[in-house]
Amino acid sequence: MSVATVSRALNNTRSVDPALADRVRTAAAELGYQPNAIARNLRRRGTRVWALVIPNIDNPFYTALARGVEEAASELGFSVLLYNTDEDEGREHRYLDVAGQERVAGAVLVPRARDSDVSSLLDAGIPLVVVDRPLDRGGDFVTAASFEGAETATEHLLSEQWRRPACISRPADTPTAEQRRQGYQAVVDRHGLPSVVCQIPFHAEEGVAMVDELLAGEDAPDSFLTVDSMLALVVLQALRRRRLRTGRDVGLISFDDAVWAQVVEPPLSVVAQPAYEIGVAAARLLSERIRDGFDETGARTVTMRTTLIVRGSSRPPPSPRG
Amino acid sequence: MSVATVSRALNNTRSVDPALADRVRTAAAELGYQPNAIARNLRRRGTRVWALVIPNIDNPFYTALARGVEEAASELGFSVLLYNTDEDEGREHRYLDVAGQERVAGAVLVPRARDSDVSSLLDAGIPLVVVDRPLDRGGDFVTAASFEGAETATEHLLSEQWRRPACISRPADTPTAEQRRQGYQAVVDRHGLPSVVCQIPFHAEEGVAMVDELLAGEDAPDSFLTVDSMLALVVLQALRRRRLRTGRDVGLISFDDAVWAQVVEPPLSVVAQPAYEIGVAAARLLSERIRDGFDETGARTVTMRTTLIVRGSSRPPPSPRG
DNA sequence: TTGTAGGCGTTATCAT
DNA sequence: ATGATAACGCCTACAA
Repeated sequence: MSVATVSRALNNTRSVDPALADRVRTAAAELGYQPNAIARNLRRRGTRVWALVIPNIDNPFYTALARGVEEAASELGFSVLLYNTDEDEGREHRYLDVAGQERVAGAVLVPRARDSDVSSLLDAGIPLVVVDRPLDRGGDFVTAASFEGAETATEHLLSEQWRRPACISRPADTPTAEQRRQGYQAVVDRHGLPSVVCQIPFHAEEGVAMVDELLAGEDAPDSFLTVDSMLALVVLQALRRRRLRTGRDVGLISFDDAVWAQVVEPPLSVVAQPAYEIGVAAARLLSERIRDGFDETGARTVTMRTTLIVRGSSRPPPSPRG
Repeated sequence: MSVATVSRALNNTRSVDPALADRVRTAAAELGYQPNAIARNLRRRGTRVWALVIPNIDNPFYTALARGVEEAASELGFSVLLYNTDEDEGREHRYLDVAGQERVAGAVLVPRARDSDVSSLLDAGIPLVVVDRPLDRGGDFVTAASFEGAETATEHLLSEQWRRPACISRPADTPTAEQRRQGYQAVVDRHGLPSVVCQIPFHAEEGVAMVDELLAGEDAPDSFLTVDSMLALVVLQALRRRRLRTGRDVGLISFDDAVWAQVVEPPLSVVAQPAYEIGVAAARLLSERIRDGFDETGARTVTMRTTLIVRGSSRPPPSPRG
């Protein structure tokens, strides 16, 4: 029989004799035939692969996100290429380029900054869903309510009698970190309190020293809001160094409900983000764009809720001071 | 000029007029031309993509491994497909299949068990480097010295006056966990002590309850060796429930130096594995196999050293008992 | 040095 | 329902 018939049989196209189709399938199985996706992609003018570009695979928030994206992708019949930019613009740019050359069917991107250059994707007509950190240029976007989450956390700190909360954040060109800082700032402003912000670079060895310095200063903060879980680690180490205990000597709330949050003493209060669900939502959005083609005008933004989980680290000092 | 000339110019083939080549390149740049990797792959009969198949992206050991593989791959000009099996044999098998169909140039695999079926890769002639957990069938393999690491840790527990160490492990068909259990067992046997082993399934909700039960039993263990960092979390939660403190009421050492190990009180003693370096080594090995073709006979095994890092959680009880 | 043309493995189109 | 065939975009003999 002809190659065409075989192709049809294997692809379950109607209009092929069931008996014949069966023969083809068994033969294929026996010979261990595997369709060549490369040739198929060429013919179909497109791959069944997505790119997932994240800033830091060591941050549990992004691994949970990745899990969501990968799981949903696999259910939709896509494989996902992992690109870890390490918060480096150069790497991000190169990765976006090679993703374009690989002719991925779509991409999920957590950009380094608001002005990340996504032209290689867009020029190639590759659908893009941006996640966690927004892009100035707009486009489909999935995130959690950073500003509100930070507001709620800061308010909580104040309601627990903490009087000088500080915000431990990231460089100001990091959109999400900046939104959280602003949420914090809105609250301290509202209460007529001074704003104390410390921006710790991503790859800094000196993070602990920076927080330590803050603690050593004149009007040292009595509590902290950290914008990601790695920063909570930094603060906890600085506190340990000075023998300061959370939920007693200082208050602490962190973004992201890391797995270890419940084994520190006292347990860590957090602003939880639904990282996995964000990944799944991004995947769904992307697959729709791929199916329906994408239309600059109809950009959608999905904002997920954050949840303040109060545990021991933010409880009030034994004898209220305020 | 002809397409052939253009192709040659873009690929820096010698035997093309430099001036002409330059014109081609500028033109290509201006038009934003991107070579179509799909067509190129078809022609070259191979992609520039690897598959990375891991059991659990939430386990920091595997994310560090992934980081190593991805970084090295990218330097070698490869992209990497991420497949997260979630310790599920069915998923593993399906993933290996699609990786084969995607005609990846090579694969790095952390198999579910010793008998994982890698035939779809092998039949397709795709080089494979197995990592962390060995396969019965042999082949290139990179890992850390699990048995010895467990021995050292258990000896340390005993030298610190702990008398009834237990091993919190994983299902017996998990090669690495099993090796660690054996390392533990060798030591307790040698000392004429009873072996207490608890195998906690990967997706178990009841892990904490299982450890709690152990603690409640007659001859409850006075110390623990956990075979991965997620299990350390489980033990710590069980201990918290009973208000037991490590490095005092019980001893604890875990495999894998998780980021949070130094912020629990007291800090966690660990058997550290060079996860990142294991990933890099696997990548190097894979790229050699791809270059030189691979030869069943010359399978190589790379075993990295583990390091016992003694911190507070394994220090002896205040008043020696024994 | 440059051009021509065949083929990589599929699938879609057009006949039969 | 099946068969023949062209095309997807690139690379590389081979010819000029």
